[in-house]
Amino acid sequence: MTLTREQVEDTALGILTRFGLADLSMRRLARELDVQVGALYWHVKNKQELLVGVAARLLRGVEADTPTLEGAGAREVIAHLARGIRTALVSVPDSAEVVRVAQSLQSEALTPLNRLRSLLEAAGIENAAWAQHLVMNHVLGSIAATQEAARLATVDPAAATNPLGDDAFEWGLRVILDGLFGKAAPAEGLAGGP
Amino acid sequence: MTLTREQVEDTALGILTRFGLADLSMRRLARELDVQVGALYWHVKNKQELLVGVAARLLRGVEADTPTLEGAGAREVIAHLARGIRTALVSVPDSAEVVRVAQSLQSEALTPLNRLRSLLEAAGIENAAWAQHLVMNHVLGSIAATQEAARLATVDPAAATNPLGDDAFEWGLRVILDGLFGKAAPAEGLAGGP
DNA sequence: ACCTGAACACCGTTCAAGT
DNA sequence: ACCTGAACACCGTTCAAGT
Repeated sequence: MTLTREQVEDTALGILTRFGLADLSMRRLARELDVQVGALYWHVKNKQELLVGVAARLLRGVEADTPTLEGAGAREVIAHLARGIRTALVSVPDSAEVVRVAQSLQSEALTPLNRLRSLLEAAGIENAAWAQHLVMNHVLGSIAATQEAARLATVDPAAATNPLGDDAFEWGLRVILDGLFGKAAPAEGLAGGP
Repeated sequence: MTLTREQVEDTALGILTRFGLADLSMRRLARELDVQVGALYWHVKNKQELLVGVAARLLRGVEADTPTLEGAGAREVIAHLARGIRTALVSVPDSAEVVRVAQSLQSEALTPLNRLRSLLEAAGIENAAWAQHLVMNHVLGSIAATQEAARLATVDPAAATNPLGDDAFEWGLRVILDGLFGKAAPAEGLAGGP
């Protein structure tokens, strides 16, 4: 029963999920797999390539959850996809950073991000690549902020700052989509009225 | 002539500017200052605290460039500040990441970011803290993308992807401000008409 | 083909001991 | 008060040699 790349990536994702990116070292990974460090480099070119694989795994299944959404407008489909990406990432520590690394390393490897761009293109946005980055900067940035707040709460539960969680994400998404598609009324309430 | 914290931070900023964050290690810093590594820990608690200082230095002088802007609307002043922050960072490699670390470590330490929030508040934005993050995620995200593109161009000049530089930043800023303040017409052109 | 053993060139942080 | 010397517990990557 020899080591496979799938095992390596799965175990890496496991360490990330349980302990965060600081603990996801090649040596720790080797220990968890009961092999020597060098063995990993037969299955993976280097750590960065491994992280691209982990990012792809994190986002696996996001597309499946985003069918045609019959009857919904382009704006709704895009918002749905953005929420799907956030949901896939928010429970895994440092996942936003991992996706950012993967995105900058090979921008075409993450399928949900490509789908986001095509949706924006299909919606008539003149510069879909820029819009894709605009949306992703918000998604990843707000995930990182949420997780950072959670981390601080673990260290010092007394310092309960304003949440900066789900509501902040929805609000920002609304602002961006308003800017892209135009809006009926200025955003006053938090997220959606009664 | 003993070592000072200012010297330490200045030299750290120098290494960052010339070689990037990967080369900004405590040991490298000590070598450049002709001291032992341990000496640094007399002037600085740890590397994270040092990075907060470096981030503050990076953003020093941004406020000075943002006076009252008499006669301009709130939207213009906010856009001007966002551009000022970008200009201060875009020429220093990995500066966006350094600012992100500092921001998450002690969110009140970077004065231009506080000023951004007050401006948004004064402009009548109901949730200025969320808006501050929304704008900063765009500013820092687009800086990182610009620098990443530049880095790839250095490695492989043939792979000249679409710029993703100044124009993308201005376009995204416009979309966000449109979403926040409302807009006259949908964003069609790239950035500003004839 | 796949893995071990061992090395190379690094990290951040601490701390007794010196001046 | 400020710094050295030296250690502790790590890193990512490479590569001859084994099976």
